[in-house]
Amino acid sequence: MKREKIKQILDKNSPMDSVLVKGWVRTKRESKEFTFLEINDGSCLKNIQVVSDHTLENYDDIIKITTGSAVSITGKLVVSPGKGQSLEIQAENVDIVFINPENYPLQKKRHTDEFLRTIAHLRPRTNKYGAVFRIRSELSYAIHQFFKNMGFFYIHTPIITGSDCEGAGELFRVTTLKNISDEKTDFYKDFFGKEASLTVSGQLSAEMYALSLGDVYTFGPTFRAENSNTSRHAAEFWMIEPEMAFCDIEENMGVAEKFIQYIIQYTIDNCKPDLDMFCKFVDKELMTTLDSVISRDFKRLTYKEAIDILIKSGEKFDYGVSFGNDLQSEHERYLTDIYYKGPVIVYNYPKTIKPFYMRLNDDNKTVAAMDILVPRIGELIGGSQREERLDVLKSRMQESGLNLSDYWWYLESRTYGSVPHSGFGLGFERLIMFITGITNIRDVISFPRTPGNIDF
RNA sequence: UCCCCAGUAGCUCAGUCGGCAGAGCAAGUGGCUGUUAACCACUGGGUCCGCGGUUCAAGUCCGUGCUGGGGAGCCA
Repeated sequence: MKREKIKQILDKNSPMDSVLVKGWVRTKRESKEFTFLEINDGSCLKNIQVVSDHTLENYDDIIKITTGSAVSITGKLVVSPGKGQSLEIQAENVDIVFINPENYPLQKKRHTDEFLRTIAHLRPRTNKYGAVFRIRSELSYAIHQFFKNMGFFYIHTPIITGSDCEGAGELFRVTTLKNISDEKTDFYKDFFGKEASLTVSGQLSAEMYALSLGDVYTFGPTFRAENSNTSRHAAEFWMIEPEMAFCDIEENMGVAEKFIQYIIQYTIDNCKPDLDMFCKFVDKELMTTLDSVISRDFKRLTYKEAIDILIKSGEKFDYGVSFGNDLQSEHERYLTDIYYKGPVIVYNYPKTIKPFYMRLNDDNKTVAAMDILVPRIGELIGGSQREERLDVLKSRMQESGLNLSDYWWYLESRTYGSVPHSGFGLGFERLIMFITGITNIRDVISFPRTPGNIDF
């Protein structure tokens, strides 16, 4: 007999003469005459109830089944006479695949996220984490679908890179050398013949492909060796980076906005049961927040306008507000959570606080940068129109103290066939946090890597 | 890296003024019931995070380290 996934059985919602289900026991309720098992196979949030009568030949073994044990069940799928479920399986055969010992850490009760983080290898067996990682998978698919529909091409950019300092943070060094001193290492002896590290962004590579295939995107792991200890930062995370030729900052903001709205709509349409769980148990305001994102245009304002709003707000901020300083977390939160109560796009930042590749505006003071800020999370997207003018780019790099010869290939893209182009980076985990209401990035990635934490 | 808070049974936590180590849940045993985080009774279960100090006496006070959480910075 062919095994059925519980999701398929519940989706069909009609009795069957015989079914085969395999999964893990979430809970058991026993009596003298029969025993109820709730089976979960990971295919969906819901369990299926299995009723085993005491007449089954191995009933003595069935009553010894523990939480988390694995079973293979055949029986009739019937309309349930009890309340709480429409269908249940009347077991004809309960094959015990694995009996869990009684010290199984996951109990039939709520555990804290902090405790579950210490057993990251077992936490996907819980309702909440099962739901997170099913949604994470669906979102990945939705992202490819969005770009495919828009005519983008999916580019795989290198994980190991020799481009130092892309302006995005500290790098993890990649080496095969046994002994490395901090300063004067002979990198010419190393595997690549020069210093190498894990990528902090695929952007520079993606730009090269945008300038040939038109519209492209990357979706892959990214590494930052920052000693960040916050609920929003991980040393290894996944980033989505679209890059578009013949595209200015306005169109860039438009794509980013459409992207976020598409993904949220997709989640609502395709992940309802899992999403409902987050609305009910994680964030009661979640649906309201998500609705506010898909039902109206994102508020767009320049950095200057944002500063003016903050100054006029009369709020007492810990950090002063003035043109030329970057927006602090408390400022972003004021704009998204209090002033606009929704996503905000801030653009045209002072050039002094943004990296070299962002296009210099005519005022010579600001660059065509844009950040999308969302409630609770803060910065979800950072992007810009790229500097396509060779001379301006060179002088910006010099101002930043970069060695131009290291970027010879990047500069050649502005020597040959250079056109206006734009792109942005979106933190996948932050997107999942935003959509699920989960407040710690460590809980939306399978095995989180943070400073001092590389277990699992 | 900086600031704040916490660490007591498998889990969540209480522990008063420094004076015998506690509860709920989980687990084990028995009972009961078409049960729904089932229910009822009984039983077992402790390096009070580590190290050092003060004291007749430290889970409790002091110092220090480690781990976790919240916030900040860096950013996505």
